[in-house]
Amino acid sequence: MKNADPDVELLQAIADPVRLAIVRQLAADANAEAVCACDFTECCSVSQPTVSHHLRVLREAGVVTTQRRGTYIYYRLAPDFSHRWASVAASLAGLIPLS
Amino acid sequence: MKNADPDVELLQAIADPVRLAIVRQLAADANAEAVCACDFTECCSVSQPTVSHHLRVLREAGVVTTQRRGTYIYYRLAPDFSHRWASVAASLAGLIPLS
DNA sequence: GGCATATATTGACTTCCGTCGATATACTGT
DNA sequence: ACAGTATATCGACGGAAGTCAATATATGCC
Repeated sequence: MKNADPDVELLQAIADPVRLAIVRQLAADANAEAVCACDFTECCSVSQPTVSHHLRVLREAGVVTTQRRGTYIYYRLAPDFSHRWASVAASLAGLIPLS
Repeated sequence: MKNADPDVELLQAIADPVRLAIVRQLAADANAEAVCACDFTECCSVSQPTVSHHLRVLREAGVVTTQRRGTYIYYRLAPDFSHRWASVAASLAGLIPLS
């Protein structure tokens, strides 16, 4: 069975301990400023290349977007992530978006 | 990073094309009768042992429950799956349960 | 230009995961 | 007891994915 389902790709992007921790941190600070990539290294106990790898997976899955500010690169949840996630989530249980 | 997070286990259980198709079929027929295991073999184009393997993963993750009726074994979504799923889903986006 | 820092990429290694064929187990009916 | 059907388990294989060390790229500052 091939993997052309975009919902599966979205789920696979989040179904990882490190990546879920990253997305959670971004969801928690959603209204605050974007999060610097260097902050994820300490949150999860993995090396810097590994964090970069997971951020790349999330970026290519359309979960996060990047913004460069000088040497630092800031990450935030993609604008349409909430909609996509709510759509997938609601299809498996009775859920409606909040506000 | 180890994998003790129950949310990650739940996401990993669903983040597969075959297993998501199974859960979707169960979610669609949630109010109807439970689904026989033999029906999943044709839904996804995989062999019978593969279907059995994925059903085992879903069962051990607490996503589905089984009920034997003679030779056939019927599957349905676990009673607390909706709650667990809604909890995980809402933690990443503003979602509230429907009804 | 040259140095320092932040992030990305490469390459290699290991482990995990999905898949199938073959076989085992469970249940029904005759 | 035996045959037939449904489901599960076993063993093996191939490919995908996570991790790190080393290195490369990019930006800012002196």
